[in-house]
Amino acid sequence: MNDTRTANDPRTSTIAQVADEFAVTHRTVRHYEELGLISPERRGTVRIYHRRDRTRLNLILRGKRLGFPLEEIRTIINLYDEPRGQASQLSYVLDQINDRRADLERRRRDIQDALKELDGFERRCQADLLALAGD
Amino acid sequence: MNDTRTANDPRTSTIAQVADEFAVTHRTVRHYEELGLISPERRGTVRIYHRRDRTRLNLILRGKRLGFPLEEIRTIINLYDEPRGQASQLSYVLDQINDRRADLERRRRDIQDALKELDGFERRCQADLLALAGD
DNA sequence: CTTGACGTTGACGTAAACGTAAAGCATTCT
DNA sequence: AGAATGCTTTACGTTTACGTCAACGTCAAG
Repeated sequence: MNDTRTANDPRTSTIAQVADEFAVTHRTVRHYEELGLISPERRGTVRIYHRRDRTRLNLILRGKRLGFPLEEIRTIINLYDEPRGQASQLSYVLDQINDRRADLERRRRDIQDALKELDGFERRCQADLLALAGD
Repeated sequence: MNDTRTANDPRTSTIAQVADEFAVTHRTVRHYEELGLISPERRGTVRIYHRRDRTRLNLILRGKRLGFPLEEIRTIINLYDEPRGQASQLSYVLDQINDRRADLERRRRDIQDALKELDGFERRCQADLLALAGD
């Protein structure tokens, strides 16, 4: 048959499939693995990607869209997964969360500012356009 | 005297002064000039930075915080400065503005999502912390 | 006048994030 | 069986965004 998808479970897939699904190259996916951002199952020598890996890929790509370096992204997504049984670990994690939030909120302000400027600029341009048409 | 600031106008400054003011290195400032993002006045061989250059530096650094590549930042801030006398140029600029806005708004959504996840995660962590304290 | 303190131009180095072959297995189609 | 297809590793190349000398010019102070 023509279906290269892994037989057992439609939710598992090879590297080519996830790469295609997330619109990146397989080299990119492997690069993330080299950096420890994902660790797909190995069936023999072949990589098998599960829902968990997709979740992580989504986080990674969103982090990238937001301009975070991959190393930082790794610490963030690992934060979500690490065991945190002890109070010391939990308060460390809570500190990290606050750092992250502060970072994100600064970005949000930057974006608001940029959008505001863009709006003002657009209005001026449209005014100019109307002035030209009014001749 | 000890004041290295350019004598005539307190609003003009040398490369070391702007670098210090924006908390970057002079090499960074020069790099932006090499890429055509700023073009300070030349008094002889020496660079003199004006308010206009500071405005641009602010835009550049904000763009960087938002994760835009410098080349893209250049086209954006040049957009603000280019002459746009003709209707064709104006509608091109308006198109660009819409592209920029779409980009920024996708980032804003990404940030909202990330903040939401962060909130949920924080609540779970705090619940875990309370559970530990309750023993 | 020479010694700093800054300024300038090359020019090479580097870290991050992949791109791009090259070459070897392992199925799978014919 | 033999060829094609897809996955794997190894390894060097590339782009972006500067860092880091090196070597020189210049101007005010000692």
